[in-house]
Amino acid sequence: MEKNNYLEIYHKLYDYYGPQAWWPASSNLEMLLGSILVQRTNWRNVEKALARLETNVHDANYLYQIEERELSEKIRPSGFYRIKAARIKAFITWFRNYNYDVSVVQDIPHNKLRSELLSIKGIGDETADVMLLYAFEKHTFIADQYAFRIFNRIGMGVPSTYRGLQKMVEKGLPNDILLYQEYHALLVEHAKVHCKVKPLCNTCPVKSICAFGLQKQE
DNA sequence: CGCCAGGGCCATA
DNA sequence: TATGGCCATGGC
Repeated sequence: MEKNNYLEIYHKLYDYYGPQAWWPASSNLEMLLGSILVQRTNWRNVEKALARLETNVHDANYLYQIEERELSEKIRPSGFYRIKAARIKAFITWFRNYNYDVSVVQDIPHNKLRSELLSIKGIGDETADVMLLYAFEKHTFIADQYAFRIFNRIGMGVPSTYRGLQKMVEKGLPNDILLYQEYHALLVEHAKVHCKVKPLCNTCPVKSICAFGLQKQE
């Protein structure tokens, strides 16, 4: 297993699943909204919530003006809807400082921007990194629960904390933002298709690098 | 019916 | 640092 490294795993996943072309959204604002709505929630429910907002998913001023209570009703299908409405409000209030202009936010240095995002109530490590990676074009590895699950099953020495795993993986990757974007998307896809809580190792396409999968082969 | 889904906050030890 | 309760809808 020493031969395993995070770049090699990336290529294994890419070779099988192909380019994912994430994030699924038709505007930066829709992407940013989605990153909050998807917290601990199936993407299918997020789509329902986004659909109920109609074209207003692209309208930051609408989100700033709407009553939080009304917003919560619109995003109800995504679950945790009262909390998420508050989080969207908090984010929009912050975004307003930059005139809702993604290109302006992109000019903020990575570390400073990450700190600003984390200071918003309801935006933690993962949501901040998703925003950084898919809207603000910063190189960052998203060490979500899927990454922990997949790497653990592969049999790698996985750090116990989010930041620990993030730094570990980033050490092995080239400075290529498209690769970072694809990697997260590929891990999600792999988790959904084969590396679920109840694993489907008998049909797993990357079982050649997965110790858990090999063990489960009868 | 129970399990699961692309977290984060808060209180607690 | 790390664990537990809480937030909630919807598909299977």
